[in-house]
Amino acid sequence: MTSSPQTSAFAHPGGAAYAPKADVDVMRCLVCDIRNRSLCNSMDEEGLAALAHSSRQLLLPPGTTIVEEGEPALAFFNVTRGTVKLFKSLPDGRRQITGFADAGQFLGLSTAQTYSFGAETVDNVRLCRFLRPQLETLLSDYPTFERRLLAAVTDKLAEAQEQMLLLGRKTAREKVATFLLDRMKAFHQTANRRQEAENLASVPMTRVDIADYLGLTIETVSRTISAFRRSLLIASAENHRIRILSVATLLNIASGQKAD
Amino acid sequence: MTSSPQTSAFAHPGGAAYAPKADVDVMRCLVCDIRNRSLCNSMDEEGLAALAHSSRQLLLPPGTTIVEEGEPALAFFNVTRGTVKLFKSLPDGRRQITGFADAGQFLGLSTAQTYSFGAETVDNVRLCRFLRPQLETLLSDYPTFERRLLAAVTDKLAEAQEQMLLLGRKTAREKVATFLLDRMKAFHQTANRRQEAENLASVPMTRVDIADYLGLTIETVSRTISAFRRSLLIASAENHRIRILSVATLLNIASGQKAD
DNA sequence: GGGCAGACTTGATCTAAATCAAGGTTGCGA
DNA sequence: TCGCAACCTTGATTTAGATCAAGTCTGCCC
Repeated sequence: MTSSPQTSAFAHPGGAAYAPKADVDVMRCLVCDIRNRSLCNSMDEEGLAALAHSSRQLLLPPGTTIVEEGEPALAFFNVTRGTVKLFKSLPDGRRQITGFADAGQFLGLSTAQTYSFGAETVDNVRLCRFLRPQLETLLSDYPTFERRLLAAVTDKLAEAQEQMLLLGRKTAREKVATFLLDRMKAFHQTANRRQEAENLASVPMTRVDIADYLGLTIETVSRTISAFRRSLLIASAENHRIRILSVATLLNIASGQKAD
Repeated sequence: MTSSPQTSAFAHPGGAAYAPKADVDVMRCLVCDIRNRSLCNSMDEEGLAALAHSSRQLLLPPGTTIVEEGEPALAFFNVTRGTVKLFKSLPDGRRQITGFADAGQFLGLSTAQTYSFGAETVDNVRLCRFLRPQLETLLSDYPTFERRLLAAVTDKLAEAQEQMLLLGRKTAREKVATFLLDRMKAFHQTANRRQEAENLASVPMTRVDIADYLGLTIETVSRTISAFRRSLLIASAENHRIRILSVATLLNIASGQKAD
């Protein structure tokens, strides 16, 4: 159910995971390759310098804890590469993954003193960390940034509602079809060259993670994916990817149509 | 599954549901009895006048459609009395209620052109309606209001994550226990006299609504509530209320402890 | 105050997905 | 290149909750 032998994002404040030189760092946001797919696209040049100044860049290996359920909510993060999983747990270990944050997505927003969720890297992740006071200064100094964040949180809420529909009312088959299409969309938005992403879904997470995301067991996820493969709706591809052979059929299944 | 023979919140723009006199309306927000439990507590006197000017008050009977899935997102609402249900549906009619908005809660925020969810009154509801351009003006003119809205949406997102944990990983028993405790908390926050709300949960919605909220069937909800009643964990009370006889036990059940 | 519609409860049976139980695959480190 | 650990797949069986099927309760309109 869990697997983090790694360090936390806070473990070594001066450690090697951090970008080493502050002066190089002033340019970081200006030259960031995924800037325009993130919150940061609300910033002008001056704002980008302020962003770079307010944040530190972290490079984290798979299985690293970024945020721990119940710990003080000290920071806000922007994912710039890789995939992060967000989750909540019950005392006996049952876990629900509430979302995956791919490059361009933020995480760690909280109005409470402590985080109500955990976050852990799925693969190799690069992210920008903003400490809370610094984030608050940014919000006050750059109204367009605050407005953009409001829009981003509103979008996350709509996504969460969609996921509630999935968890509460969809069948295993419908859940897995929805997941694969969502991962295709995520890869499409994240991939540098659009061409190569065509009909490919990026699935860097394990079956355990997928099951905990969809409210299923790993066996049911595995069986359902196998069934889709047998029906030639999908095929395996390299690098933890899945090729969607029939988007239309999968869309029908995902939206609850009988069709298959 | 559905039940709205009533008018929509947009049906009669000049109709009787609206507060009749504009000059009385200038004071509306200033004298609002639940102001301090809502977004509006971020406003000074001048701001409250602007709020009153930017919004219209609506009084709606049970079963009225406030927002329709897929319709243009023209307005934002603040509930000031009663309970509203928010939901998403699948083409075949399966429905997931994503939340109940009680007095003091907002609804209708959307970055898309259309609403991705529906909203309908559960009982007699009073709400303030802000058209989109007016809301945007308010956000720009009153930074504290915008900051407060950001905090409110962030809280809604945390709530949604909690509900995903419930939908994906809790048993029927745990779901119903969680629901009853949440309704007790909601009533406690909404009730005028705190005393009378002690250990009472307000449950104005039908079994169908509860089932669609918890990802269960009405039969399972009914059986589970009956079982709690038989175990003397709860008892019926007047006015669609339920008295919680053992908060501690229900808390244990809700959080996944074996205890009962 | 009788009847009826909508909401709720309870019981019997069924089934989708969970659980239990073996293997099979893959990739990495010695 | 061998061995092992983590991950994944497939099959058999069980079960929590769904579905099917009657009732019962409540309040409201005539």
